[in-house]
Amino acid sequence: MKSRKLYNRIAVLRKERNISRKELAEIIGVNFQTVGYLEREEYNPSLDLAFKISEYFGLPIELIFSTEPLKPLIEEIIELKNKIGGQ
Amino acid sequence: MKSRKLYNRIAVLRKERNISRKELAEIIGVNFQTVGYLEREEYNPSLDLAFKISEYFGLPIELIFSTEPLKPLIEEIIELKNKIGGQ
DNA sequence: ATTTTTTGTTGTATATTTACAATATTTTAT
DNA sequence: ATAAAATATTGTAAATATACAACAAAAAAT
Repeated sequence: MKSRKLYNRIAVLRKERNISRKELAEIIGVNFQTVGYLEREEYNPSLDLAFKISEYFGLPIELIFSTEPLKPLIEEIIELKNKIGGQ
Repeated sequence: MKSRKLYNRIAVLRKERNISRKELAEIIGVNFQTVGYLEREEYNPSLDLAFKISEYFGLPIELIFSTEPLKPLIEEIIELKNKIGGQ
């Protein structure tokens, strides 16, 4: 099965926590270059690795990974604010 | 990275929809034997395949796949009923 | 009861993910 | 400005996921 390219927010989430790829890599138990590949979306993680990343960030997989290109978080926030504010 | 064994509810969910492995396989675009391997938990799906399965069932990945052995759905229901009923 | 469909099993081949190393480039700290 | 740390790039090797085939066993349908 030709795998679709998946998108992710690993780089941004990692930046927000102020940790390096090396540190994240150690936590989730992979080589630090593997984190690089994932952030550059050069390949998709295994489901197990996706779970580890999801566990570390404390976020559901769907919020980190997506089959659709991901909008910047700031835009998501604005959209949500508009939705709520409009009540 | 040695991948952890993951657990899933594909077989039960598929039974509930009354479709065969062959049919599910066609829908998600894999060989029907691959569905067999997944149901028997002989290997983990790729993240992309997990997304496809999640899309077909209309359920989040976390409800289908887990790093912990999964309880039968019926038990989950009982636990939820107890939680709510106890209010 | 027998045919058909579904599922399980085993084996081999290919594709994708991950590890690892070496070096270049960029960013950050001093 | 220079040193140190972080990231990018490239290539090779290993592990895991997927495809596919052939056949056995079990379940469902007739």
